[in-house]
Amino acid sequence: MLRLSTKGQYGVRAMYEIAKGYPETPVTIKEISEKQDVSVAYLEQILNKLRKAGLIKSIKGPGGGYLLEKKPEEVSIAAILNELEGPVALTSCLDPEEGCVRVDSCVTHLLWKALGEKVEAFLKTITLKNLVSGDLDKMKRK
Amino acid sequence: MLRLSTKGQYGVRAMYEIAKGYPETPVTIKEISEKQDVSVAYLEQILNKLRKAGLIKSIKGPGGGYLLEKKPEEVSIAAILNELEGPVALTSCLDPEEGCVRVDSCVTHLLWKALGEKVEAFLKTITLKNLVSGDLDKMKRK
DNA sequence: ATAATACTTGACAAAGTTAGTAGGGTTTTA
DNA sequence: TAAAACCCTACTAACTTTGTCAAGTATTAT
Repeated sequence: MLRLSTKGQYGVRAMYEIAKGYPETPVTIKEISEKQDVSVAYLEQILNKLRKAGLIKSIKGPGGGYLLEKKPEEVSIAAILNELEGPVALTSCLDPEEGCVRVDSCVTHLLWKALGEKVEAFLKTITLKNLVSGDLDKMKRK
Repeated sequence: MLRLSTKGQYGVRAMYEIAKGYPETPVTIKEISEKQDVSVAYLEQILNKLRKAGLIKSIKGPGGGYLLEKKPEEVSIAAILNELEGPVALTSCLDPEEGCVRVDSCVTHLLWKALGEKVEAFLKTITLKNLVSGDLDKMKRK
């Protein structure tokens, strides 16, 4: 249950590669494609979304590529996934765009809401810096 | 992102109805169907799985219905969802049945694993008793 | 200038999953 | 013995995911 889409997974891995080039070395789509084994065409879609969201910027022409728009420690996994998969909404009634019909009659409403918030909170504490520096103790402690 | 299937949602709500009949009042599929607004045929599939998993038992014939097999405080949400949706496996490489090809080369492996474990741990702390008694503080504290 | 590099965009399709319906059982008990 | 209630399998329509493809536009090294 609760499978993450490949778009989200690839997106995080792509951001990891771009973060390795921080602060000044542009990383090309081709490099990301080879290192993370994802097709160039698919990555284009993913990076496009992340660029529009202001997480990365791109430099065109020879020698160009992608760069982080912020510091690695300021880019959380939550931010990346939010752009690629939308907000955590375990049920459709928690989706901001849909809304709940049963609302308070629904005993489980609070449960799913609480779980979603926990997930989001956790993902906010993990940043690209943690990933790049291999600082993974955080995940065990929290 | 991270949408729960309706099977999982309905399953929890059905178990909630059955839990209300604990310890001795059988709850029929029809009652659950009406109270939770889910078709009888769909509920049959769901309850069948839960019965085979030993979470509930059924009594046939007139006056029959479903009963909890254990005490409400011994049935966690995690147990219900595990039967209906399989284990929490945010990525296919964490799925027990598939396995990971990249394993240690995958920087994000640990991340998804940690998140999955957090989700599972949380869902294990919430039981049907919490749901029935409206004891939801737990969700805020933890 | 211009060719090479690299990003940008939108349409589309194959594959898989989900969410349910349908229709036929069997078992139990009043 | 009939009604109530559970049991089981198959199927399918809709949706989502996971990509591919083709045709751009922008930039810069030479």
